[in-house]
Amino acid sequence: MTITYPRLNRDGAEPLWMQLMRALRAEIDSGELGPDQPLPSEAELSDMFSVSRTVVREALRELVQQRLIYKIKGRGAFVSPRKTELRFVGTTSGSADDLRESGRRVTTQTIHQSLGQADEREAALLRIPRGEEVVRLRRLRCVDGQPWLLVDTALPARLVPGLERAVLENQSLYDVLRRRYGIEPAAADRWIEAVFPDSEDAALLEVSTSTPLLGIESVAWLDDNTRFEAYYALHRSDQTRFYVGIR
Amino acid sequence: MTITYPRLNRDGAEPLWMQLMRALRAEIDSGELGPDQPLPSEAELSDMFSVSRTVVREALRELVQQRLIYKIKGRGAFVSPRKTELRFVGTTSGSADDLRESGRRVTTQTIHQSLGQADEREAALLRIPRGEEVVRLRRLRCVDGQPWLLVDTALPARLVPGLERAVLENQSLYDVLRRRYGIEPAAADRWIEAVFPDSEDAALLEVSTSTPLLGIESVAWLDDNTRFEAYYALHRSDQTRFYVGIR
DNA sequence: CCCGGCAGCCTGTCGTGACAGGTTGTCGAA
DNA sequence: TTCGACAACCTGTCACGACAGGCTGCCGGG
Repeated sequence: MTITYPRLNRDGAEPLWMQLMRALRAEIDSGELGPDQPLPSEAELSDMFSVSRTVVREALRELVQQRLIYKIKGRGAFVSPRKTELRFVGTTSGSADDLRESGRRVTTQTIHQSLGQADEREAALLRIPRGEEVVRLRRLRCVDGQPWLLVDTALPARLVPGLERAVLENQSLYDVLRRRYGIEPAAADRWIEAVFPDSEDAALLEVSTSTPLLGIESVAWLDDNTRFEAYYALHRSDQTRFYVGIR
Repeated sequence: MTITYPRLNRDGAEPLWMQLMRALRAEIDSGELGPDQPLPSEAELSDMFSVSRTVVREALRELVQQRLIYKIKGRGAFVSPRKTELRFVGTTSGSADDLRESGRRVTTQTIHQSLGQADEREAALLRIPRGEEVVRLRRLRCVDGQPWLLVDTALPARLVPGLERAVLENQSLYDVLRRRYGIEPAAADRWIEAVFPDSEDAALLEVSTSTPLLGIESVAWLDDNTRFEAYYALHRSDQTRFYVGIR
């Protein structure tokens, strides 16, 4: 391997293992390291970057977790043959945090934010009368600049007064709900299907209308069974796979 | 905390961190440690079990991964509240039962059944050496005569001797595993993506190759972390939507 | 040419020590 | 009683060292 690696920044601003992880991931993402190609051994990486093996192992562990590489018992680490994938736990609260923790830059822009009256579908999902006021949000979430998730959310206005004017840019909606309205999600139902986007959604997600996407419908409720949120999300599964853990 | 912990076995048969992880998990499972209760600090655990902090951190890391505990920045580890557990009604045994209960006729035919050697992907998923023997199954599940799910499963032959000759027609694989091999699934990871089928799969599912399908990759394991099953399923989401309940 | 043994490489595991920075609880001053 | 400062605690991060056991590749013998 004759790749010139970036020098690591030692000012303590960012852990060494994360910088190393990012450097290796960049090689993989860019295709410098192809599927099933071996990575240097831990000792070699340790030398190349002048860090301890602790740091190297930390970085490799993270990459394995992200399924970008796999390890063979006693033999070394290899680039995963599968396409690049992000890890995605649940869908809402946790997922963006997890991505951030794994060293990705997650941004969220609000495309639309308004007060309206619940249509049939929203009313049924939220278990409120049709016509009751709802706050509608349309938000686009990007990971490392790549469009990733397009979410249309509806919340009963009664539960979240003023949300239609709140600044949600780059904030977790669940954080806002928790801090501002004391809303603690208790449970949720979700349904997943494979669909094509319409032209507007396709444009926002920067895919063609013949790209298969994951469509995720969700309803979340409080301890007392009050439905507080319904959304439909379109998810680029070429970028990320939807992760579900069963325990 | 006045719990008496088991002494760790130092004969090298099992890593110390795994024993420690198991000991802590037993406390949680048994209810000795309730939801949101704090665990002893790393230093305390290190003293209590006479192991280095390396070992303690390894064990805690695994428990976090299993979502049995969560950590608070700079404050310690806590037992996860039960209610955030992910429950999941999806593609395996449970879902077929649900469908049957709702009056549908669920049939399963085995298309392929053989003994082979683990390829790279199977080896990585099942955490076995490449080339180790695996039983491969290809099964098509229909609901009311409509193709619904196409599953390619791989299981380590070591764990399920003779499965390559077993008659699986219209049986739940999990039932067979339980009754015949005493296999009790403890947990699983699943990843979902939207994909197009190849022509062979499309023919079996009776769809065109341009129909978006759900692709579901799954790994399931036992209590002791042994991976016993990996599968990739193709799911017609025009027929049924994939359901995920979060409790 | 084939095969078996052995050296060397590599990971997994474990221990020790160290320091920065954040959090908490306490205690005394106001 | 309230508030602010300080000490104690705790995790995250990093370095270095050590050893067992598995795997590979090479080399020499048959």
